Amino acid sequence: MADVEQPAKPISPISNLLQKIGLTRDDLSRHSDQMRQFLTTQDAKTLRVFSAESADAQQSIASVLGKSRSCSHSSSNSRQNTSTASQTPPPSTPVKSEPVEPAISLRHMDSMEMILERRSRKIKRDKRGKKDKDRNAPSPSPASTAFSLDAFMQSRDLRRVPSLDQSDSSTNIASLDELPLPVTPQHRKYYRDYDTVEHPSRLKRGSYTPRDQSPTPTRHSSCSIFDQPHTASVADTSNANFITPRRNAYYKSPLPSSSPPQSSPFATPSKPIVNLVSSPGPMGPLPDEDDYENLPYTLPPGPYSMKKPDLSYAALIGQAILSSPDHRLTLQELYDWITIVYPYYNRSEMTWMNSIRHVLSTTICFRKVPRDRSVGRTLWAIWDCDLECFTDGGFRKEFCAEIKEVNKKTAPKKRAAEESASGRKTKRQKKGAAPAPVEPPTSSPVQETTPAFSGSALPTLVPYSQLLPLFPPRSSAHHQPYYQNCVQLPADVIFPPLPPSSSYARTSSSSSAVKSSDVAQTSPIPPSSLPGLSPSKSSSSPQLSSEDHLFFNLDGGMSPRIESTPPLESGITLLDTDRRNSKASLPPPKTPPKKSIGLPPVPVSPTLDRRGKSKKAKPPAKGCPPPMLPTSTSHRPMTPPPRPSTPPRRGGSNTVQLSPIRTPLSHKGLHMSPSASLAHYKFNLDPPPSATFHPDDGINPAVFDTENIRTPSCKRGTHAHGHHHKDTSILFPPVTPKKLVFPTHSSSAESPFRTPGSKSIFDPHDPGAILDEELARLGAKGMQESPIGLFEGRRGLLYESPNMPSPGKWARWF
DNA sequence: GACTGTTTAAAGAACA
DNA sequence: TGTTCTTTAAACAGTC
Repeated sequence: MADVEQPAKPISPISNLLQKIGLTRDDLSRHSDQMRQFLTTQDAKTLRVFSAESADAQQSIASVLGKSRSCSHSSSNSRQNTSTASQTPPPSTPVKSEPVEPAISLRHMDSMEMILERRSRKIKRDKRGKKDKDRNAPSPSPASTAFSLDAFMQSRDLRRVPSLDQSDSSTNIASLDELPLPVTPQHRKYYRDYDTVEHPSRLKRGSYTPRDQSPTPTRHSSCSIFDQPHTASVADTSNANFITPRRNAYYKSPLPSSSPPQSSPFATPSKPIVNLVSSPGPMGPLPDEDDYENLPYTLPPGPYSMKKPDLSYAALIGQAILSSPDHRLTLQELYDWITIVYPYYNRSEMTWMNSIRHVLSTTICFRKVPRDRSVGRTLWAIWDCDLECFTDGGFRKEFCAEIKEVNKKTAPKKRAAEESASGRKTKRQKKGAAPAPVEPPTSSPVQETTPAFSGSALPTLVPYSQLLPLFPPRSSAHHQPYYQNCVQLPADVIFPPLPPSSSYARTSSSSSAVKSSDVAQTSPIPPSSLPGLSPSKSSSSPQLSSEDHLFFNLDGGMSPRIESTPPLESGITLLDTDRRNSKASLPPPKTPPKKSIGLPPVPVSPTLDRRGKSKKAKPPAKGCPPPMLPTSTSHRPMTPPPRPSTPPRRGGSNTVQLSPIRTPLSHKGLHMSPSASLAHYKFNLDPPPSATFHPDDGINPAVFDTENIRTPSCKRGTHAHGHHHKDTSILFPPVTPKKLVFPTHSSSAESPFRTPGSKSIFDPHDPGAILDEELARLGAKGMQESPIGLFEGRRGLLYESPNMPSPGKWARWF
């Protein structure tokens, strides 16, 4: 009979669950109500101690209600649920239409009992934690420890943990309870290594930014209740610190569990285990303010929302990188920054990291700055010329210098399209959100309210937290929440797009100016960047925006710590000029002036040396002037000189810059989409790279090739000269550059690779190189004909092959 | 073995 | 509906 009925009714998953659970709908509603109440009451408390408890509770609730909610499905979903859970008390209708998974049944969590138990456990845990804290140091700052990345992360995780745990909750939780302390010896793996390895300058991660957090988060936490969960969590973090269930997870387990864990807590028990192991540990010495400075990047103030940022990975990366004075960070640092600022991203998850890597390698704007291995991994940089791409804290490919050029060359038409496109993008993001964006004021620098970040800011960051309060967290289905955030503060508003001409020009000019001058040195502020931007934006955006959001200065610095933010008020005008001027002074406001001050352009930082120096080489990028690399930045001891600054673009419009650094694909493709080739074509329709290759461009194919070729490139890059070379090469007329190139390269002496005699290096390219040379010769003779023709031919090849036809060919050439 | 970096492929969302 | 872009997965190679 029952069977019959079931069929009749579509048996909703919920029903199933209920049946399994032995509950009726009524019960469910009742429970949900209770839960709600519970939560409600809790919220109040929660704010204080929201930490894990609330999270768990929420989750549990969520689990109960949503039960299956398909946690297993998408990690993101689960997360969101969790995060949102608090906010979104299950509607009276428990119903989750969602497909309940049978498996879920596992979760007997539903009963309030479970919840209560958890709660009690947590309470216990908290107590323990408190004790610990007491022991350590309650004070926030001291908490620094807490703040150490680890701690920070942990705390964050904790929040999340529950989600994971939930499933297994029982086990996990238990473990958690016990967690407390145990430390895992290894936890750090990751960080550690690189901590140690990396620059000394950068202190260890352990120390990580306690400050940041402390200041920001903590403060905010109190301040901003908004996000409660999130923020709270952050704040709590301090509290929670003690536990680091995840630590291990992050560091270690990431791989395996990564995705699953989140998504399905249940599913991967392994994770939980990890948690058990976890050890809070960390923490090395607490970082003091000094440490802050040491950090390679600045963190935006403010509570960080757990919500998924509305930003694309490229945008996130851009923010992170720009938050560093040098505008360059290592992958690890990127991860750190992202995980801190956008807690949504967990270290334990591999997916987003993979995506980050993917974006880095595929996106032109992200330039690779190779370093000595000994020194550390490569740095990922954003050159000044590409700052526009990150203006609003978002990411717009169109503004990528290379792309621009290409577009210009290719088709003015397209340009329009692009522009429109840009519009599109924005819309896209906003789309959901708010329409309103404001516009950009392009022109005038208005005031900048935004000041918030005064100075240096990056692109807008984290608006969320604050926003949240305003907006109900409810995220729509899955990720959308961020939209809201964004919406509210349209990036545009915050960072008004620079007027193409003006801003960009400014930037460049400024940058150049700056660069040369000292800007770079100045601390954080990277010269270039967006100073212009911010100002403008600010102008456009009323203070309001500023208030709410944190801004990043393109310069790279994040807004100055907390302080700055609020204070900035309108006063802050970020005019470029101002900034610059101020640069010296401005930034400082921030807190301790970092080393930036280091003005000495060449602060030789060992690190630098390490980095590139040795090899350095980097590359000069083609077009953009090396970004400013800032040179010295405080934290990172960058050595300006070494910076591989990119050779200034050839004249400007030149062709696409190829950054030696870039991956071949990216360069060629310019766009990096996986289907790069396709994408290129899409964009360009025509032959993508062609432009690059054209002699007209002045780019030497040879150079080009070399650049493409990674290895060689490095070397080249190494020498600053190399850059020059490029330039020169670039300058070179269409004629067969190659020859020129080689010589220019310099110096044989300098670049081993290049030495004519040795050309060995070329070998890789040999075939091509040889041909090139010959061609060059020919070209010399009748360059017009042959060279071009040849090039053409190449082009053809290139075009053909880029991806599609024969990669092989392509490869050959490069 | 872990992490990094590159590349490819595919799915989904947004936009014209 | 087609295009474009973003995101996610995965494989592979290189380095430590």
